[in-house]
Amino acid sequence: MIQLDARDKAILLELQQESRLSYAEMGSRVGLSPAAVHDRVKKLERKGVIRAYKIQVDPEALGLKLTAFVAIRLDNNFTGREIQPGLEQFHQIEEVHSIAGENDLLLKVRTSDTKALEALIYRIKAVPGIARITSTIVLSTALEGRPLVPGESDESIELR
Amino acid sequence: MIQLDARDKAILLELQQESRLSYAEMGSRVGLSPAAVHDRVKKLERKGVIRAYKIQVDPEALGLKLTAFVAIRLDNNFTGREIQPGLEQFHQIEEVHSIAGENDLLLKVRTSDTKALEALIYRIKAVPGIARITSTIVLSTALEGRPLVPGESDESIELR
DNA sequence: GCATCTAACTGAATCATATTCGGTATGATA
DNA sequence: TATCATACCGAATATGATTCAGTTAGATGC
Repeated sequence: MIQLDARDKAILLELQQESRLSYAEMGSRVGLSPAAVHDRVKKLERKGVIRAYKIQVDPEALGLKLTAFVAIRLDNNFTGREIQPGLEQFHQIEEVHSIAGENDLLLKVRTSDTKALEALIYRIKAVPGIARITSTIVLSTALEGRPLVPGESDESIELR
Repeated sequence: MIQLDARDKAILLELQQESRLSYAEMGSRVGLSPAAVHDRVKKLERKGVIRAYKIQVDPEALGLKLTAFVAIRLDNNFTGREIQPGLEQFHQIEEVHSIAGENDLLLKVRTSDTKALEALIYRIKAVPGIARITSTIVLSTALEGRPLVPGESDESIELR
């Protein structure tokens, strides 16, 4: 288990919202020199706490006007692991979760419209081992991509 | 509607996976000078296609070992819009979607463990207007944070 | 056909920032 | 007390972002 102090947490919180902050700016926010911030960030990268630097794009700008959650029930003799390679091929699938409950997998998918969603579902159905699909269409998204806040102990994240 | 050509799409695809690529490196990947890439990226930012630069962190490293989807059914005389402010206060909620179907809202939440999830659900239940909550625990996540691929017309995104 | 305008590009400055480095302080360890 | 590791700092250096003047190609209007 990696130990993160209050400054690491503050840095991670900032970078989750704006990863292009300069080390100097970050330093003045958390009370460290640019070089010290640099050290910490590199360490966080090395330890895998920081997984990647990404951009968030507006799905609509890419023509992806429809979001949906697709719940999948598998045939009894199949596991999620076995199905996964068959799902990866569809770039419309943004997330794949194995879940507990009535269904076995929950996917988050993005398509241009209902027609494209229909086509996608049809193709997913063709993947061997899939017994039943239930789709839920997203009408609107109020919150998305919020930063993750460290759990437990210190419920109040303040940087000073 | 913003028009994106093949190069814009290629740039967006790259940046969704690694937003720290230098303009020079990006230029050689898409066949442009660094300055030309710079122009394009700035334009994409200005137009809102690029919403933000972020880091992806490992939830486990933050002690967030549990992911769950929480479906909420509202009382008949409430709307998702009205409920939202009551939900924003919980930083454990990563996403809030208004959905069609049996339930009205679908939340993606992260907590440290089942105990913390229980506490969160309990507190969500206290928000006025919420009739019924159904939680689905994520056992494992196979895919997450995949890049969005432009929809429709050109199903094959190749960059030469 | 020709002048004009715009958008997108290029290469070459320039400027900001990341990165590296040597050195210091602190706390743990033997 | 000596030794070591960690985290920090300020200053130098290297890298990359940003700006800019100029070019090209494609539209537009006369």
